Amino acid sequence: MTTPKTKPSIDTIAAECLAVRMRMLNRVVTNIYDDALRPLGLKVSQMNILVATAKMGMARPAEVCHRLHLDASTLSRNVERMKARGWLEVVPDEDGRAQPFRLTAQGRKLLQKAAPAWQKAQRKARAILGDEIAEGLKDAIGRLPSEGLPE
Amino acid sequence: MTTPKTKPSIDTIAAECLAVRMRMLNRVVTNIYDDALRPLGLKVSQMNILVATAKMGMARPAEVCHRLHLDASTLSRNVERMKARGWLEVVPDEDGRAQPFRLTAQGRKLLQKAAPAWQKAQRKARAILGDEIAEGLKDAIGRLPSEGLPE
DNA sequence: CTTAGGTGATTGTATATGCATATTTTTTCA
DNA sequence: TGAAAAAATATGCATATACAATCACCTAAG
Repeated sequence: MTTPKTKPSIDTIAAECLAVRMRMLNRVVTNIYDDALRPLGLKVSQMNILVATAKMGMARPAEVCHRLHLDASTLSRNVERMKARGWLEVVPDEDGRAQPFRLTAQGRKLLQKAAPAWQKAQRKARAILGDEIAEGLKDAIGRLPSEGLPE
Repeated sequence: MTTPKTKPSIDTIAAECLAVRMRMLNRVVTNIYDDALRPLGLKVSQMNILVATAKMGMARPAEVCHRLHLDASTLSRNVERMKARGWLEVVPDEDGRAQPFRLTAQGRKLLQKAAPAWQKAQRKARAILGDEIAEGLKDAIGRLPSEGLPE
């Protein structure tokens, strides 16, 4: 029923496209968090990396990318900006290729200061998404194919 | 229960942040569609605009922005690229400020050619998101606050 | 009519994102 | 050991996104 033999019409695409829905809600939700975090000079994309880093202690870029389903080049640039702001610092590693990083004291302080703003945004987002979707998204993330496997 | 008086801990943020979930799934889903559409030289962001334009016939930028919850400056730049590729064309309007646009014949043909690739991506996305979330996202979009209202 | 606002869209600037490619370092294996 | 393959990051390039400021045009107040 969702996979008819006939080529989908433009009307069908308009009515059912999941990318339209995801991307639209992503814009709305991202803007809610960005608005709340703006007084702190922080964007939600950056906060996400700070949180992941805090959880990991010592973060290897490749592992962060894997966890967040983020391209390595994207993370590289984001970390670059966050190092420049003094929120992250690289720590030396035996493997000369690695560039593991961790929170600075300043980065950790920023994250703690951002918690109330995050909570306000989280409430607004939950009001829009509802509890069911909020949980459903978590389940969907659990179903995500592991990185690096073909097709 | 979702709004305790105490400041949320980093662990709480990491475990519950809806922006993390939305943004992660948005990256995954966007990549699925972009991969499917790549042979056509089309990105899903652009296809979304083509579809909306096709549905509207004559599209006024402000109305497209309203429907897609997209910033006017974002749309302006996207339309610019799509005009350059010959997929959209501006039509004259009495009001000298307006810049309404519509599909070109080429744009419509591209959209039709893209339908099978869209369908493949749509199946993959639905396999990850599941039917419940797919419908839930539509409901959430229905709950979105109308543009321009404060708070 | 003339100007003060308002409306619709674009431009300047910054970040986020991903693909393709390059760079550096480590591993493997012949 | 010495070169090829693999791994971890970084760079070049293009697009997407949004806020702030601007530009162009219309409209209403006088």
